[in-house]
Amino acid sequence: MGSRKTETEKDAELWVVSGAPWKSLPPTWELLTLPFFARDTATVARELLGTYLVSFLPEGIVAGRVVETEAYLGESDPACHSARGKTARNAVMFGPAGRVYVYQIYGMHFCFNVTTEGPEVAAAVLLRALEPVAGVEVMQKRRGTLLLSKLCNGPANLVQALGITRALNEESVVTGPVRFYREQGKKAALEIVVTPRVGISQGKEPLLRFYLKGNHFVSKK
DNA sequence: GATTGGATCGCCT
DNA sequence: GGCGATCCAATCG
Repeated sequence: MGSRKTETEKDAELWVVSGAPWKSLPPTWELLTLPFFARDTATVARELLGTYLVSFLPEGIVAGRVVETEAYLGESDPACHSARGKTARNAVMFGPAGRVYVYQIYGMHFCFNVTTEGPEVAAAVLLRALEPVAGVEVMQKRRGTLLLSKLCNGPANLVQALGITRALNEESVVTGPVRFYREQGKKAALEIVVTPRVGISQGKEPLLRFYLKGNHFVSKK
């Protein structure tokens, strides 16, 4: 009777962890540097899966494992913000790889991208979902929910969980307060699902969304 | 100068 | 599954 649990309650029970922000990173984590980002955009999007996105802000180290990304290929890609030329908003994509591109969407949300390739290709990878790893308490406070599955399940949600703001636009992901890391020597092949991008509808959509198969934290199945 | 609609989210039915 | 919130870049005039 009254003991029957909702899906939300079961989810909360499933993912109880202790989540103080970290003071330092595991010694096995190595920073992703410019050569990683200065490559083919779809490759970068795919290879970012399984890495860790880390924010170093006053609240402490907060991190999530990348489980879902999308590639935006540049001026030849109608869905990419750079498709109709350089503007104040998209200017960072026309620069070097490894820079933060943050833009506001629907008047109230922000999305986080990292630029790829070189100045000759105005492309970027959108981060769509993370699996919470470090600083879960901070994420919960920023997001206003305790449910792990709702902390970083969507581009605007992960931005909020990591404390990313518009002020980070154009920052370097190598030297700035938001960076990517990977575990040294970890070469296990990840099972990756490839689909059309979310929220894009121009007809023949290329398969440029990547996520980890079966992962609980992706934004959409 | 005005209008339009978006790489979203969460609440409602 | 539908829809409103809420800003501003992009486009049109």
